Order: sequence, then C-alpha cells, then structure tokens
Amino acid sequence: MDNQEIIGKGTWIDKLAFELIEREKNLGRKLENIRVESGLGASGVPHIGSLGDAVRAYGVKLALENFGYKSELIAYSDDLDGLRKIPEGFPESLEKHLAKPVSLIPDPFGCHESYGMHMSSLLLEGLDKTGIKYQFRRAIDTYKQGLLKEQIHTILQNSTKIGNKISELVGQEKYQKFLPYFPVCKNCDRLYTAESFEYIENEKKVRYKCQDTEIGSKRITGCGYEGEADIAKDLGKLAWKVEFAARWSAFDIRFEAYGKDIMDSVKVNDWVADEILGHPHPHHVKYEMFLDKGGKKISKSLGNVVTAQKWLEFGTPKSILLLLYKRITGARELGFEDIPSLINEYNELEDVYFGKVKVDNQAKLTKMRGLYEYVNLLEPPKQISTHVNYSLLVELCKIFKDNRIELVTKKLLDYGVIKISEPEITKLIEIAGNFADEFEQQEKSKINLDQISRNALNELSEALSSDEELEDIQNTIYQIAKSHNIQPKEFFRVLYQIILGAPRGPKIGPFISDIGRKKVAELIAKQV
RNA sequence: GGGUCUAUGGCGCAGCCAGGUAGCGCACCGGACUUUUAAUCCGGUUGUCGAGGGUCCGAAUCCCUCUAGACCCGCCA
Repeated sequence: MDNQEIIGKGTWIDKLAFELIEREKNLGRKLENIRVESGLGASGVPHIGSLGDAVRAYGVKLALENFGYKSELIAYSDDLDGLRKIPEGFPESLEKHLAKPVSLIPDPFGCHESYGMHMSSLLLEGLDKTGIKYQFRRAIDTYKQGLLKEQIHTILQNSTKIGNKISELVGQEKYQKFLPYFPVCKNCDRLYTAESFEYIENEKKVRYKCQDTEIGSKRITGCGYEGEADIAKDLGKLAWKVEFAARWSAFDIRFEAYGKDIMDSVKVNDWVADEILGHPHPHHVKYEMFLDKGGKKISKSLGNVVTAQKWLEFGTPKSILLLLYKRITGARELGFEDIPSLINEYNELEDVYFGKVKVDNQAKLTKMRGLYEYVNLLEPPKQISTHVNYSLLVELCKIFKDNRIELVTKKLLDYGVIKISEPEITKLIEIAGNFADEFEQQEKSKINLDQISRNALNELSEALSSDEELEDIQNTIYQIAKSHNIQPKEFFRVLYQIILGAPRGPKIGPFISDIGRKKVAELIAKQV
C-alpha cells in the first residue's frame, strides 16, 4: 500500500472522478466542461435514494473541480413520464389521469403548476437544504424545444436494429414490434397507450394508434385515436431504453450514476449511445438501492418512505451527506434510527479533521479527512464545533418535554458538555426532540398502587408542594419510603413511572428540582 | 432464466471498493460513586471474519469456486 498513490482526497468519489478523466483522455474528448447528470423521478414521492443519485453526482462534480476541471450538475426531471400508479396517500381522483404525463396532471395539493412539479420540488427542496447546487432541466421543456430531435430521428431510423439489440441484450421483445417512441395521444393526452408503429422519415413523424395497454396489473383504456405525431413539435417521448442515450448525446453528459434496478436499461442505452448516436456513453457507477429495515425495497406505495424532508426533522443536513458520501457500494437497510450514529460519526470525523483525535494510518487519515471535506461540500469549517452526543440529547429530550430547550440546555451546562448556549446547539436540541417524540416507545406499564404507596406518595406530594425548602429531595424520598416500610427500590420505580412513564430515569432528586417540585407534586397528586 | 448485494463475538453492525496486529454499540462480568433504585464513570471477557482454493513477505480486505439469504430485472418507466 505504500507505493500506492493516494488519489485526490482518498475517497471513492475521487477514484471515480479520476477514472472518468482517464477514460475521457483515452477517448480524446474535450474536457472544458464536464457535465454530470442526475435524473429525478417525478412520478413518485422522492425518497432518500433519489436524493442520493443527485448528491453523489454532485460529489463527483466537486471531485472533478478539485482536480482542476470545470464541471456542472444537470438535474433532469423526468416529468414527461406517465403516471403509472397513484402513490399512497394521494387522492383517488388521480385515477382519471393515469398514463398521462405527470407535467400535464394538475397538482392534487394545488401548490404547484402540476403533479410532476410537485414531486420534483420535493426533491429539489431536499437538495437545496443539503446545499447541493444544480442546473434544473425538465423533460417537458426539453422535448417541447426539440432539443432531442436529432437523436430521436437517428434512433427511429435505426429502430429495427435497436429493437433486435434490446431483445438480444435484455430479452425484451416489445421494440421489435413497436418504435421506442411514445407520443402523447392528441385526443386523450395519454402516454403509453399510443403505440407507434411507423416512422415517416422525410416528415419526421411517427404514426400511432391509441389502444388499451397494461401498466402493472392495471388496464388502461386507449381511446382508439389514430394519427401522426411530429417528433420535433408534438409532445411525446422516447422509451427509457433509448432515452438516456439521446439525452447524453444532446447534453454531452460524461457521468451518470444509476441504481441497480435500471441496470438493463443502462446497458441498452450505453449501446445506443456508442453505436447509434456516436456519443461514447458517460462513465457510470452503479449503486445499491436503500432498503428499509425489513430488507424490503423502499417503495413509495408501501408507505415506508424515508424522505429528505422527514429526515431533516430528526437529523442534520450533514447526516444525510455523510450517509450518501461514506460509501456507495453495498445494500443498505436504512431507517431514521440511523440518524444518531451518523451524527456522532460526523463529530468523530471532525475530531480527526482538526487533529483532536490521532489516526496512525496515513491512508485512513487522508480518507477520513477527505470524507469530512465532502460532507462539507469541500468547504469545511475553519473551526471545530461544539460536540454534543446526539443520543444524550435524545435521552434528555425524552425526559424534558416542557420548556425543553431551556431545561436541556441547562442540563448540558450542568454536565459541562457545553460552556455557553449556541444557536447550533439549540437547533440540535430541536431535532433531537423531534426524534425523541417520534420514536419513544411507550412502555407505560400500569401503575398499581396499594394503600401504603398512596400514603407515602401523598406525604411526598405535600412535602414537595410546600414552600418550605427541602434540603435534599433525594434524601426526603428515601426517608418517606423507609417510614412507610416500602422498599426504596420499589418506591423509586413507582415515582419514575409517574413522572416519566418509564421504570427508570436519572437520579431523582436533582431531576425533580429540574422539572419543578410543584409540578411533580401535582403529577403525584393526580395519580393518588 | 439473467444480474447485484450480503455473510465478521450472544445480538446489531463497522472495517473490504487503495492488503499491514479484528473494532464499535448493546448485552455480560468486575470496580468506583451515590445513605441501598437508577444514571454515570473506569476496567474486563467474548471471534477458526460463511466454506474451499489462489495471489502475496503478509488477506476480513484482491481473484476463482461453492453454500445460504436478500433484492433487482425478465411489465413499464
């Protein structure tokens, strides 16, 4: 390993960017502006995996820039795709829009110009909040402006060859029969139902017929319309098996990551780009899908969606970036419960970066520092920040529900974890609080009180609510238990049940004075 | 049928993609502290890294074969 040279900042991102440049040099292409692309689905609720595609592409862009090249990220919304399924929690009224391009469907929530823009915006919001910069492009504009018309023309001219190749490469025979182009039916606005069967080369028009088709298990009825569509002027789109290739060629894309679910599609597109369009396909990296904790693929319809929005309620933007940049290979089961360890891991990286923690292995040190820099989008802070263990915050937030920020801050000061209250810490307390509220298991066992306990509790309640200063609450509790002949252990347990709803808790004396003696007195009185 | 990933102490996982003394959390054991709950702190135990072969001075890590599980594709996008 000693003779191994470290590339860039030592992460997989650098390695990838390095390979990309080597490849481009071999191809002899110009490198004045290296475009990387990320496709944004616009038909379903965007989850963290969709975000990952763009975030990682942006990482590659940063690595390229770090190597001294100019680069930009194109975020391309597939908003001419047809709606295939109504996502969980969306109104049934969408039924009548099935198979229509998502950018032609009204936003069911009324906040965006279309269904497609609603979905895209959710993803873009995630990107904005994590600090990812991009150039936004939409399929509908791309097609309307005829940006792909040359490529579409070439593809349709070669449709027989392509159809055969698709069959050979991935076993799909559909395109031996139909053209890989879906017009939007002039009569009913539907995509997919309009099957095109003939290309009139000199007019650049496809002839199609709108007929019944099956999407998933659903049958979509076509309207029977038969007509022609101008590939440069009328609305329509290429089939996915060839569309990437057209885009890569038209936009001169040099890098695009992809999830393993569209591996076949990429295989075909690479061939089309290379052999039909004469644009060597972009450099790729394949990533695994995120799975939920049960090992199921994250699916919008199952409602186990981990969205950026939801994540940011509980975690920092950096925790998302760390998740996505720390590695790319490997299937990963993902859930919100990973947030605490990611936040702590970020702090560890920061300690290493600022030399607070020593790492002996030089390659590892470089890699960790590099990862830290990428998580900060190559603009790392100048100074180390105050670290508070996230799990500790969550525990404290479970305990303090009222005046949370104030009380938790006070505790942190007591513990000596922080020296002064900072806005960043306050923000952390907020999200840790959200986390605590959302995921606290209610292990509220029933509190069965016998008469002896009641008497003891009454005495305690009175003692706490009196204005007299109690010298030592801890001691008082102990004394009361003893005088009523109750096992202290048992008495403490009952008190924790009443105050926290849990069988255990922090040392109870200081805890009661933190919450407020009178408040605890009331709580106890209510129980008795 | 095609493809990808995963397999590491009792449990959950990191380390693998750029080979260099196997690590973390939980659990467990011991100690400290607290007037005897709890919490906290300190210390400790736990492994033929799924099996087999290969490369190498050296393999959890790279290569090949196998086993088991998961997922994706074989509709469509």
